[in-house]
Amino acid sequence: MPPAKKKSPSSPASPPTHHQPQACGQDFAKPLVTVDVVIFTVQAQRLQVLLVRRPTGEGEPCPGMLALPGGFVDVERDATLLDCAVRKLRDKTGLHTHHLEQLGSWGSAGRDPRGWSVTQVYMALVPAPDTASAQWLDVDAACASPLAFDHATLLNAALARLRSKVEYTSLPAFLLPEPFTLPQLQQVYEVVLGRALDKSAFRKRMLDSGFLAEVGTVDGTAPRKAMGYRIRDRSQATVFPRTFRSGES
Amino acid sequence: MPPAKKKSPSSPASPPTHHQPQACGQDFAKPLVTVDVVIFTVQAQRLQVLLVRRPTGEGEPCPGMLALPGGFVDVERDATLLDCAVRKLRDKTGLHTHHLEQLGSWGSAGRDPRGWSVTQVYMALVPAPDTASAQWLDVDAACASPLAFDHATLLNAALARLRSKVEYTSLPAFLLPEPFTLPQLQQVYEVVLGRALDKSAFRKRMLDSGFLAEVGTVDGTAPRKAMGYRIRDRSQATVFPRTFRSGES
DNA sequence: AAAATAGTGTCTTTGAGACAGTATGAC
DNA sequence: GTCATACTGTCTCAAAGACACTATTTT
Repeated sequence: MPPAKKKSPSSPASPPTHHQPQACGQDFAKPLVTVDVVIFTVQAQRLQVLLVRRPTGEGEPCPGMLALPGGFVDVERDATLLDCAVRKLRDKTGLHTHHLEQLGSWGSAGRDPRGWSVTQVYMALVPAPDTASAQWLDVDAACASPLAFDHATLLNAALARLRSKVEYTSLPAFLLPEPFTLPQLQQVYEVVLGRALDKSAFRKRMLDSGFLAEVGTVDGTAPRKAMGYRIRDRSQATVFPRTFRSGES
Repeated sequence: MPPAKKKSPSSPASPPTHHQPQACGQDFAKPLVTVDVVIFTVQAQRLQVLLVRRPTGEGEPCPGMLALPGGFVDVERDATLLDCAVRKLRDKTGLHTHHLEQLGSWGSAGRDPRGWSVTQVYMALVPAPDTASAQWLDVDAACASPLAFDHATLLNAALARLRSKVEYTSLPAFLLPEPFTLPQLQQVYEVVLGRALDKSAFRKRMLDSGFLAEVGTVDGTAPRKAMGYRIRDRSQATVFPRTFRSGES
């Protein structure tokens, strides 16, 4: 390593040799580690995101502002990052995990006034809750509001990821309670994408890819009965061979 | 720490009110935060990855084992996680960043014997270095070797991401020094994918997508001269409308 | 029967795969 | 010239888009 610059912690480096098991276990400063979850649902034909209000106690950063649900990793309780995300999701929604994927991490010296911090961001898709809670905001409204920390950046990243994946995966199915009909599923796709899709092409794609299982004619969001479907394998989304609107030309 | 369970540090929570600016700035234990970089190149028709040997000092975890280059985030030097990854890349290869993307983060109580740790993994693609360094290993060899910590998992994740993206993006172009010819580019695709591609379809895809700029006939890995190309926009990879071998059937 | 939506069929277009064929330059 | 490789063309195929059509259920 270069002479001038000191031997700062390199490679998963050793704490300086005179290691003393102290509070933090390392001699140099550690960043704060948090997990934030971007929880999406579709309700009333709108893509919505769950936000919470920051506490207003003294010393609290961004008091009273809207923020993504999340918080510090608890090294006592959380065995893994994913466990931590599942816990946050459960605490905030009471829902079980329909789809939870890691988005990425954001870390810098300035994003939290309390110090160098890094947050691991997860994206969750859940069906619309029965009780319309005031915590859900239309994504447009959420993006237009001032959010705590760099949560606007995180939300935008999640939105970009969701919209991108909706073009070529079965992800939106996780936004619906089962069983659902193909017209309902198409509507969810259209809400997320913000544009209309061709019915025939949509049905062909969904049925040919075989990720749906028939579950008997059900329901009626319409004058006519329709076939109900459930997701054959909830553990992962299906990837389609092409994106929608391949050549926008 | 909280009594029985609840109300542990919630949302980017406040440190308990009696906050005293101490070594760690928080009253509860913080995880270790590291950055690891999976650096790929193609050399001698092989996909290779850069690995380093863990130091053998006393108290060092996994002494002498092969590991991904990386290390602790230095809150004094690194303004952001990306800066930290760029620094690791520069220190290990001396190369500038041809392509550097975040893969994800892995965090758990057990992955590092020194305590709860979370690593942010980046994937870098660089052209083959002039001097064949001993640090480069064929990925097959690397996957077959025992690696430090959970680095085998991280390497496999990076490989999966790379192979997946190669199916539908221009990523492999970042593995070549400019200018390169289409046959050379095709060879890189084939090395990463591990299968042959049709020449005609390959050329159509590359040229139609328009991410290459002609730079004059050059070179000769072959008896005949070929057109040289450079990447028009190095800031991002181009996404193709379909994957290779769409229906493997 | 009318209305409204579920679901199907048929034609076109895009872009990939297969594969044969032509062009160019070293020897 | 021959040889090896760069490059092009033509046919087929898979899946998406456009859009008209039939089917089913409530009123």
